[in-house]
Amino acid sequence: MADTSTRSVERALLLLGAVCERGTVSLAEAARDAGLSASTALRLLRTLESTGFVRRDGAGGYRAGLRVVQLGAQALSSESLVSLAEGALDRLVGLTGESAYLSVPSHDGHGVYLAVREGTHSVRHASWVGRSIPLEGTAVGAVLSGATPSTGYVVVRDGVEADVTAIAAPVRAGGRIAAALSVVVPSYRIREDESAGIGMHVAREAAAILPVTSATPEGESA
Amino acid sequence: MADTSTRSVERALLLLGAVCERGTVSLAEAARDAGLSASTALRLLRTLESTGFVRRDGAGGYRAGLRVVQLGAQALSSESLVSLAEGALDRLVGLTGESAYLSVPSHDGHGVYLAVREGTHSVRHASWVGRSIPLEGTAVGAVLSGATPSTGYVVVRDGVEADVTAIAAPVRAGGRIAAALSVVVPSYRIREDESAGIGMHVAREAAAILPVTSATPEGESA
DNA sequence: ATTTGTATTTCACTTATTGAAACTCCATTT
DNA sequence: AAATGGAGTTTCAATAAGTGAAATACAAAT
Repeated sequence: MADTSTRSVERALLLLGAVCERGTVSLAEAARDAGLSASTALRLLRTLESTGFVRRDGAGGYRAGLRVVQLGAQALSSESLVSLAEGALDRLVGLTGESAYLSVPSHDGHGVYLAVREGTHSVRHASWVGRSIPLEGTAVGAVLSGATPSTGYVVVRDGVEADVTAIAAPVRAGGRIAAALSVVVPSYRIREDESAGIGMHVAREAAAILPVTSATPEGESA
Repeated sequence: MADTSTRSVERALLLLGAVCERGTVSLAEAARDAGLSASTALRLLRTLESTGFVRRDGAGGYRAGLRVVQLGAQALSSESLVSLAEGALDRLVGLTGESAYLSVPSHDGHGVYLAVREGTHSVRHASWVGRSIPLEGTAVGAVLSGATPSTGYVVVRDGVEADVTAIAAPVRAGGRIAAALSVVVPSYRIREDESAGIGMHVAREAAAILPVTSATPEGESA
């Protein structure tokens, strides 16, 4: 197995990431971000362009192409977890008025929000599908790494983001932890004892997302 | 300039497309789809895997990774056209009860639905964001290639999809055509004279999406 | 036990990728 | 106006990096 990895492809994907994150980049910026020489970056960006993954705007800047939108939408809709979790998200928002999220582990120490329901309070936590979140020091991270205490939920006050408290619980698929369900609250609005109450709701909803099957996990997430 | 394109990258992107379209594929299938030898496909898929663009399920199959979801969501949300068109889509659905779409040209003779509003009739056209549509023989295609007659809209009955009639009009950004706005109706439900009425509405809404500026197009779409 | 199909590894061949340098534009500065 | 600096682009020789056939390993089907 080893490090079988294709350099030019790795680099191209790095560039693609840089372009998507920045929204619009010049060749020089993209090259710097990805640590490549301008000529190499140009060549790779052209390849990305000819395949629709990247496009150029009037001014010559690079931005995400439609292929990215297309594949992303397809991939998201094939995540049945998202549809399974919709009821739970809605109920949590209804119950608490706070924003609720479904997240899964992504790569290198991060997770992603796969589904989002915004809260109803006018001051509320706001994020978006696709948002990348660190696993270290977050409630979602604790849950996804299996560090959920016996209470069934994790509360992290003022973790990565200041002034917000996150309450998360694991969505289990057979043996594995497939995802985390969480509610995020402006810290000023919540007392210790309240977080416990919400925690129990989150834990209950999370537990109910996947049918309790004694069968093999197997097809796991998705 | 010429064909400056990096083969391994092209191939990797082909594989990524194959994986995303099929939902879940074995190595052999993916390799066949992309016309690659198994060993090459394996190497490239591993690279895609290590960067989060592809992941493997329990059975060893390949499926779209979270990076795809993430970048896709980001890209879609940075398309300001989508939010600008929301009102128009809503009004068209309200007026006609039929499904309404915003589409833009993608690559090689195809377009993509960037935004969708489902109609309210129980028998209605249904599609999804990211859906790829041919430009040949479709109302959207005619509009995007600038073939809109002076009436301001295009009607295509039973074009690519049988039994449906599409009515489309161009969204202009300065000089360019940035997108197409369309309504898609089951053909049995619409008479000639009705399509003209809807056409005028579509054309009016499409024209109003972007502020009429005499300034340079420039930043165009997005 | 044999066959068939897929996944994976190895390896010699060489093709395809690479980056420095050169050149062109264009906007700013002197 | 000339000079400067920065971005985008092209060229090209060096070789690092990617390729696919074949070998091996595994598993399921006959």
